[in-house]
Amino acid sequence: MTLSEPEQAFVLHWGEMGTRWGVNRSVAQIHALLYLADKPLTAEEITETLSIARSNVSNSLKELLSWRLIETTSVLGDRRDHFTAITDGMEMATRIVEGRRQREFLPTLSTLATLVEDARGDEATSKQSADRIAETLNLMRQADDWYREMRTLPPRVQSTLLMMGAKIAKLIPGTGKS
Amino acid sequence: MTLSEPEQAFVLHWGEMGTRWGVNRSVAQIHALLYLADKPLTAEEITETLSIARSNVSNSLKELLSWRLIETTSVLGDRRDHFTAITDGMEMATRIVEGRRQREFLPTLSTLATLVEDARGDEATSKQSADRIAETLNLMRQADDWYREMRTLPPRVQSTLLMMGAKIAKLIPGTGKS
DNA sequence: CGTTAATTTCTGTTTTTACTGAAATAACTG
DNA sequence: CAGTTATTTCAGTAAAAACAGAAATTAACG
Repeated sequence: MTLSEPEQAFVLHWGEMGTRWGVNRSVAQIHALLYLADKPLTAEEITETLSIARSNVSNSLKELLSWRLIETTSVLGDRRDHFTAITDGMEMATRIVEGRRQREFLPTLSTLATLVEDARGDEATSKQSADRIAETLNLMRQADDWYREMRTLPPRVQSTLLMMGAKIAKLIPGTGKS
Repeated sequence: MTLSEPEQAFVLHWGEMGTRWGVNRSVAQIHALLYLADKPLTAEEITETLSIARSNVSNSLKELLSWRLIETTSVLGDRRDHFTAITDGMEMATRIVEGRRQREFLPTLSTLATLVEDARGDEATSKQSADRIAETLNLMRQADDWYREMRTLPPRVQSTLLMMGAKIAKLIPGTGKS
């Protein structure tokens, strides 16, 4: 597979984006490529198109699979794995968020939880410090609770909420300006 | 300033968190320290407490100032700068999000915008590719629009929305289950 | 069951990013 | 304005992450 000028620019930019948001450049590039591709690609094709080492492609694909951003599809009469990216943008975003939640957010939540205990039970720690650590935990928990609730809503409702934006606030009693 | 065991653990963990979310470790550590501190600290004190080079502290503080996560306070009879972190968690979160938006998100938005133009006007690029790049842009724009609307709401309303979570969906006509 | 193709693991290299410490500059003080 | 003290810049070093290529493993096929 050969990329046109703009396609190439997109892939490169996506890779750059990745690095700034804590995603490996190769991983992001491969994801972008599969997102644009009009047919399932083999690891070999990816290697050639992006000029990155075969081993690197292999590992990056595994990573993308674990994020559930790509899937393998079998092609009849070909024993090699073929890869496709999920194409629904909303779903993509959801899975990225969910991935980061599992890998970074939840572990931090539990670390902070024990840390709050430690701080409260340690007389060398000021009440203020303990409280601030606790507040951090609370805020993150609140955000997580909110996320978990939103996740239960059907996608249609999610996009409605997104589209309506701040107008929603007007529906809630007691939050008006007056 | 000396840190208790749990305080130290918090600072270290916060630094680790930072690296995973694209924030420099020293920057995050210093932020955590100032967040816990019960009084404004000088650069010198930070250097001693965290054992990181003076120059590093200086640059990190400048970084934190540019994110508006810390402020300088003058102490009478002392010509050195003293630093304090903002303590309201919600406000902290807001400023971090706003910072990343300005630095990463908006630039990407404009890059993608020109990229969509390029792709549409380039006959070597398939319609599908161009559409997918465009969809990516649209989704990111939608998210940004939503964010901008939310930002206009008074903090009280913001937390209400956060607390009510999915219950909000029930208020919106046409998004019910049936 | 041996051969070939495909994939993965592993070790060493390269690249990038973070950090230090010295030197330069700037800001204040008597 | 000479002497200090505080801050910043900068060049070099160290640490971390990403990556390549060879070697090893696994899976398919006749």
